[in-house]
Amino acid sequence: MPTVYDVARLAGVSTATVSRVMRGSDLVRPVTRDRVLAVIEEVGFVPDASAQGLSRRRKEIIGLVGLERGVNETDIERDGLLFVDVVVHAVEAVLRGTDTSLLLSFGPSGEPFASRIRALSGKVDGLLVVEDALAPAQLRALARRLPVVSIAASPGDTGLDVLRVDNPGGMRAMAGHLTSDHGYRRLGFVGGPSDAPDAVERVAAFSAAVHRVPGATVDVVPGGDFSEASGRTAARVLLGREAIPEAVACANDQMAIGVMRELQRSGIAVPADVAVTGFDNVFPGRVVEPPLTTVGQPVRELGVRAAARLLERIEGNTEPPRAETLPTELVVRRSCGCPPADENP
Amino acid sequence: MPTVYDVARLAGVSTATVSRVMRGSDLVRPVTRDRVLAVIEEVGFVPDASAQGLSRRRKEIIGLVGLERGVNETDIERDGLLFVDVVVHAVEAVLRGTDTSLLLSFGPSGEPFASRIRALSGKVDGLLVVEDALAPAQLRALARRLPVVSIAASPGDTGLDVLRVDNPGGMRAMAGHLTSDHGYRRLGFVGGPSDAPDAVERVAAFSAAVHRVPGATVDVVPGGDFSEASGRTAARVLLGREAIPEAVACANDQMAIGVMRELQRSGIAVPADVAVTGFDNVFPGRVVEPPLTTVGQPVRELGVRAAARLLERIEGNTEPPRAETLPTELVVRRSCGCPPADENP
DNA sequence: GAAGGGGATGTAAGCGGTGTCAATGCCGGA
DNA sequence: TCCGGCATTGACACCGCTTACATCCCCTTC
Repeated sequence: MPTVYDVARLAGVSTATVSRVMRGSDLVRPVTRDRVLAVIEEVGFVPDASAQGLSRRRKEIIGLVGLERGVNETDIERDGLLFVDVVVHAVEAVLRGTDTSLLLSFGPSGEPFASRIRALSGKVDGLLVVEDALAPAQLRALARRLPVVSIAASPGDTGLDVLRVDNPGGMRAMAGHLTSDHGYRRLGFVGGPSDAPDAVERVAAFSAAVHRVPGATVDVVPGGDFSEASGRTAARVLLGREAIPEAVACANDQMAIGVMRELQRSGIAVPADVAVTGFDNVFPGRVVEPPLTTVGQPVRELGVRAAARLLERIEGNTEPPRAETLPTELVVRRSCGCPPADENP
Repeated sequence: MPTVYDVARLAGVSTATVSRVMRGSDLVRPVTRDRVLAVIEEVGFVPDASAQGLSRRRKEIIGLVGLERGVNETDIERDGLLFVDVVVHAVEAVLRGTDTSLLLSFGPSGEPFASRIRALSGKVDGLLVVEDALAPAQLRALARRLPVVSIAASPGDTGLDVLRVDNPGGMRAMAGHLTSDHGYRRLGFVGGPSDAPDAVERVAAFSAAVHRVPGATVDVVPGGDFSEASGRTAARVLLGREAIPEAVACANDQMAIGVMRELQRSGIAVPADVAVTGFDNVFPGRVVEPPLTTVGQPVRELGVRAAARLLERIEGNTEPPRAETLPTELVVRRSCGCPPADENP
């Protein structure tokens, strides 16, 4: 593995010159530069990032940490694109324009993961924290050591840069659509994991919105884990009630699909007998029958902005931290009882 | 940002002792260890990974590079879980048991990406290359500098460690099912991107298998890009033929779903009029109507084994490189014309 | 009581780059 | 001819951590 010293010796120059050539400095005579470049090419020299990182105090790496949800690891494989994967791709796309790389780590929340993250923090220039991968206190401790931007964290103010989507707004829009446009009064709601900030916000906002409608009630089934299977389970719970809701809103699309399929399996027509809605607007929701009415979130945009913000902070931007909330959007398809749209979205 | 020197000074010991405590060496007196640990805790010391990496010659980071497919970046968001995402999660899960982290980079194949990877190679101890992210020559050049394991690369032998799935076997099984079990003779095939090794293998194997059946023909529609939209396009092409195939196999599930939906939109019943099959066994295929008959691949296992292999190589295992092929499995549901199964998979 | 031994700790030399400052060489102008 | 100034290049300290080796101290052992 060749080093600057090897290159310097072979090119008959000093290491300083090799370094200058590598970094594209303009105070090297063209002929010298070419000679050095030739040697670099010849021996296949690639600078060691550790040495570089030590010397400049910059590693050109940012980290992204998120929760790995679900006991059954094959869920990931089966249940489709995770929120965090979209964020990862978005961040990576932003980084593509720089020479920073993305280091990532997922894990179940808890102390082992927290200490893994602490170790990881020594490898990066800044950190993106997705959802509540870290407790607020740990988050703040981290933020004292390096720039941290959090994505879709719980509402509570941490005094850090945060990017979120407007979950309550989306849920209010959905509740409004179901109660006003369709006139449903007996609503159901299938909740998500209580450690998912998004899930918590969603139940809360939906319930609150429904309760503001005179005569409307909502039957909340908690304990879902965002998987299709847990949607099916919730549907069975609902089927056991004396009165089945007219419409069931779910904390995410996967569960909504599970609910829909379980209802259909029991001979209940969706949306004729019971309407079902989701949240997230993921791909499978478009191809199920009936197509799922849901709430779309700008997940990719979330990742893009978070990455940009983190990069700024690393560059030394010291403005006070900002919380930014991106809008969500009601996506009306047919599972809520609306007529088929003409076009094929 | 505290360093070992700070900790050493505050604890009244030498940096060597601090280092020993950090690395859990047992030749430190318990009382000394505690004193050092207290200081570490107090000042929130986290060792700088660059310095560590430079000193031990190990960065505790491995890289994963893969292709970012599709011009339209929102495809990712819309079309569901990518192959590479599953691999990423699998690799990450393996790494969770170690103190190595995962660095990743996606990009469109080409020189800019190749040089990005070269730079990246200075930041890692080893590299996983997914599909043909790198040309064989570049791959070999990289492999001279550090351990490289390639995942799902094109068949040609590169003399490196490779993990693949048995695409041909899966496709032969599918062709057999369609021609023998169902007796179809006029087949269609919707191909994937020509730069995707998997896609190439799949067409080839399917065509070959069909051609071995007397009287059977296959109408190949090339140029798909693995997206649902391109499946729809392909379906329209097929609808334009004078004779529509009795069964259409597709190079992946997303396209199969597109084909199915476009056929249905034109009033053609699936599978009654035309059978449709996919490849990959992703989540959406289970929830469409009719459920998609497809071929399942052990993608997660692929990632797990590749990661394990790379870690071994980094540890210094110098056995000759091995190519390993994991079996695929025919997943029969209803889109091929088979009767509904009782249980709910 | 001196020598020997072993555990605990300190010293200091790298690891491979970067960047500062000094040195060198060459130029034109006085 | 001599000198200042600019363009290049070199020498070397330093970044923070690890580790081989040296040192020191306290016991045992004969």
